[in-house]
Amino acid sequence: MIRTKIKSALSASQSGETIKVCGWVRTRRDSKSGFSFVELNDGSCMANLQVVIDQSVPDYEAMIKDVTTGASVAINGKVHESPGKNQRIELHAESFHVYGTADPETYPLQKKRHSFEFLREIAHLRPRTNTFGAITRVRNEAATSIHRFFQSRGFVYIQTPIITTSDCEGAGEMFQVTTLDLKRLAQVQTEIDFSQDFFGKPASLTVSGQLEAEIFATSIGECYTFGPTFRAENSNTSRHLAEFWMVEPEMPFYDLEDNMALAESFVRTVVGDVLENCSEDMEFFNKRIDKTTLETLRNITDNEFIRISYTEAIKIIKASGKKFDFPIEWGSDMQSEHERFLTEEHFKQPVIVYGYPRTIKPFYMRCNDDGKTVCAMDVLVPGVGEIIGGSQREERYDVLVDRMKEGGLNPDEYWWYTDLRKYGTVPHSGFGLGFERLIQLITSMTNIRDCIPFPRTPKNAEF
RNA sequence: UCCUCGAUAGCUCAAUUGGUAGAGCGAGCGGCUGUUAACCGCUAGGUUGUAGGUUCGAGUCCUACUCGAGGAGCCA
Repeated sequence: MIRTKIKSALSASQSGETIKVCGWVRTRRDSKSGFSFVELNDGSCMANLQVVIDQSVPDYEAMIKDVTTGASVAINGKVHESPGKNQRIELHAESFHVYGTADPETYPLQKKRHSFEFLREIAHLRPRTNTFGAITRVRNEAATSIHRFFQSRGFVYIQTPIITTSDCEGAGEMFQVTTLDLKRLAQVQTEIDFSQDFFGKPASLTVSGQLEAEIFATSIGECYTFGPTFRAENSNTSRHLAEFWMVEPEMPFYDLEDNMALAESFVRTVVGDVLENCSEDMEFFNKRIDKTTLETLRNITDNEFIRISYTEAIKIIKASGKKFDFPIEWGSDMQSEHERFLTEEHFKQPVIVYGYPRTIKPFYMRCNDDGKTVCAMDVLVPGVGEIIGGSQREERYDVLVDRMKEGGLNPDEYWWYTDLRKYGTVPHSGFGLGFERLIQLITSMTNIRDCIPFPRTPKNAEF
């Protein structure tokens, strides 16, 4: 018999139907009058299927003791309307089979609440919990929604390299990639000769696919990357990972205005898709994780984002009269506390800040005519802070090269990047979105380590 | 990397001024029950993160280290 997923059983199966379901036992409640209730989950949805196994079912006495929390089972039975209050239907078993037992003495997941810190230590089992099942399904929906968003607008999905030899954009410390025998080199203590290394020169894991995406934006048109990126920063916060997934669209003939419009539409569309297609999981987050989750997200889908210039933002912060740990002046970068003030207290909704001072932004951002600011923009959201950083790119060859030198970079090492300005340059723009931060925003999970299946952070790469 | 806090039973936490460890949940067993965070009773389960030090005596005080959490910086 073909297996019916619990999601479709709960939504579509009718009384009298005979079906087969498979999954993992969440709990079992015995009745000494001769039957057991089993809550079965197969990951297809949040809800469990209640299965009733009567003592008349073959091998009941011998096998029911193995049907414990965590055990995997297959059950054939008939669908009945449930007399109980918490479910529409239930399954009355006619036969059942235990694939694998789960010793209750040692199985780490108990039918009680666990701390997220503890669950991180058992990342191989945490997807079997309600919370992480929901996060996984939401993450999947967000990922497919991102592809839909761009594909429906004619964007081309580009796969940029993960290993790179360009020390690009100084976006952070990079992880070195090498096949050299470090153990032996450490013993002989000689100067390292990278010409002997796999690529003939130092190589690293990418910190961004942006520069490569620009190549395709200036040839094939609107495009985007969606892949893993790596930062070897010793960051120990609830918003940083050493390995995270980034979405980076890049568009020719877009100015900063077009860029901001796309970014806003992008966030609102993906959030809207998750609300619509993961309603059961989202109800869970709203009930169990943060009671303002749905309100915050609907605020995002239903209202236009606030757009203010950096200069205006500084004025608002200074005029607020609020005490901050760090004073702010025009020209200094905004601290977390300032960004949070804007999006969480002052406007209470997403804010796009644009036109930052050139001195605090990287070389590839287009200089404005005032000579002081660049065409940069950040999207700030309540709870998470900066979720998107983007800019109109500097398309003028001379200005770009000057900016590189200003930042202490050698233009020769970026010859292919500057070539894009030398041959058929066009105005273009793009932005980067941290995928896990988007998941943080959507699920209200406070720690980003719970928004990716296997988090990599300083001193932790288990699993 | 910096600041603050923490590490005690499988999990979540207690333990006065230093006097050799308790509860709830979970688990096992028994009872009860169309149950659903089930309920009632009994039982088992601990070199108190690691390594030193002070003391007659350390979960408790001191030092170092490891790991974790919150915040900051860096950023996405």
